[in-house]
Amino acid sequence: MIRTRFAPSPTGFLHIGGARTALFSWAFARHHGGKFVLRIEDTDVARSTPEAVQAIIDGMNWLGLAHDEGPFYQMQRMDRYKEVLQQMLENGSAYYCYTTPEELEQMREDQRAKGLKPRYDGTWRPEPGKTLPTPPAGVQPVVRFRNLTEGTVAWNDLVKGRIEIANAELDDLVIARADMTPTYNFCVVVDDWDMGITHVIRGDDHVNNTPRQINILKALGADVPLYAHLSMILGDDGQKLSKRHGAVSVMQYDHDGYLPEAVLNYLARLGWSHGDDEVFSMQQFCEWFDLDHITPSAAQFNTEKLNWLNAHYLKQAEDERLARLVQPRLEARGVMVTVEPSLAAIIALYKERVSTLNELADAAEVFYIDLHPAHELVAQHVTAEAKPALADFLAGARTVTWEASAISALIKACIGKHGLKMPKLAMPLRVLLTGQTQTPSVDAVISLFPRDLVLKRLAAGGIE
RNA sequence: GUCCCCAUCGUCUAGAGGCCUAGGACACAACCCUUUCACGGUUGGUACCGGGGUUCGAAUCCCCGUGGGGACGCCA
Repeated sequence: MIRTRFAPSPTGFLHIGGARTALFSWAFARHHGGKFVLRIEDTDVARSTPEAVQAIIDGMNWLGLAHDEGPFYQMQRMDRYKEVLQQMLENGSAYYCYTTPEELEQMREDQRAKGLKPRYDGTWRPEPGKTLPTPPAGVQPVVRFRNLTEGTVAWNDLVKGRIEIANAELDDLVIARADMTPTYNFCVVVDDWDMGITHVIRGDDHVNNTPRQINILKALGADVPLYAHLSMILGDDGQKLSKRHGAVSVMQYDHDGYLPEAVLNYLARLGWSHGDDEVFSMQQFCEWFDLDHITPSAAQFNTEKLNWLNAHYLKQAEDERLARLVQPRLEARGVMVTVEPSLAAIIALYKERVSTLNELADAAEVFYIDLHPAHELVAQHVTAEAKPALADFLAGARTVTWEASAISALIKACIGKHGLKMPKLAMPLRVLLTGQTQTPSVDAVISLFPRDLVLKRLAAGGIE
């Protein structure tokens, strides 16, 4: 049974990189009929918040990435960590270290100055025949893992291929702080072990933790899972995404008018491919997804392509569903949506030409507000030449059958009578009725309005 | 500084020695459609980081450069 996990630390929102990691872990479990576990890594008490936990869950819900087990909270597993810690202390794979943070800081500084890799010097590490220093009074020790000093740790990374690191590169990492709370690398190991995780799919930034985790796993006699390290997602400008640079919550995409299926499809294609396929459902994705076709190199986020995908999914979406998504956006702007004109009907006409829900809201808004077309536009299009034709149109509009084809016939009759070209009448109608010069075909737009509103807006424009 | 990773059009990518005078998608340009603007359709331009090998043959394998990124915490 394949078991994957998504293990965010609740120190902020779920951003696009985390979302992709979650998506791939989820899809991999789905593909193999396995389980997808959600684990909250909240051992950094100072930075973890319940709000962040909720934000992450909200993000995953919006995307529809449902977990099969969890959420498990590491803070609730302290007893288990302490139990394992005790075993390691007893069997000699871990030891107490009395070096203070200040001494460590000094040590690192000296090593850096000499051009060496900063690392713990092993003062308190027990060795056969070695006499350990006397523990200083008043110093609470930390617990360190007694790492291997010779040989290499290697694993066959499912994305990057074989990675091999000399044990000499690894120092004895702290696995429990002075207050005996366990640290990240230790909790992860115990959790992955206890939770039976078979495939660890995570960000590239964890590659360096992997050899340490493998060594601890081995010291524990646990099975080592398979690892797949996903490369990072860069911002639109090629820069690294961070809180202060471009990284935004996936919920921001909701706010900006993107459909979750568009974001999901976009993310799926970022770093993974299936031949020339670009547009596919999550069901299709889960059928196709495997770890074979993941790119090892970093990918730059491209909003243009996301926009294109979103436009595509907008066209596919049901009008009623889109209306339900657009209505609150209009209401948030203080626009009251009424039964007439029908929001779903407006959306049906406009969804072909926009790329976000917010643009759909922009288009729909003019149907509901108290419209005041810009004076320049009115002056430009409602010309002396057009006015007689507009007056005829207004007269005809009182009785014409209220449907696009009849309205179209009326418009044609008006321009025919006055010897005008289509735009000469269509443009002022657009301006007077929507305040815009770019709309779908004018007859279709007019048929969306209740007749009274058209008469009213034309009259307000001085047409009589 | 040390260790690790990465490198095909502007961007996402196909490509696992001959099918590649390098394919698709976004973006871009032109044309068509449309008596508005979009949508849609057609066409087009643009890429294998550099240098050495290996091989009959390399975008694909190896080495060295170069460039980019990551990690070196009692953070996760």
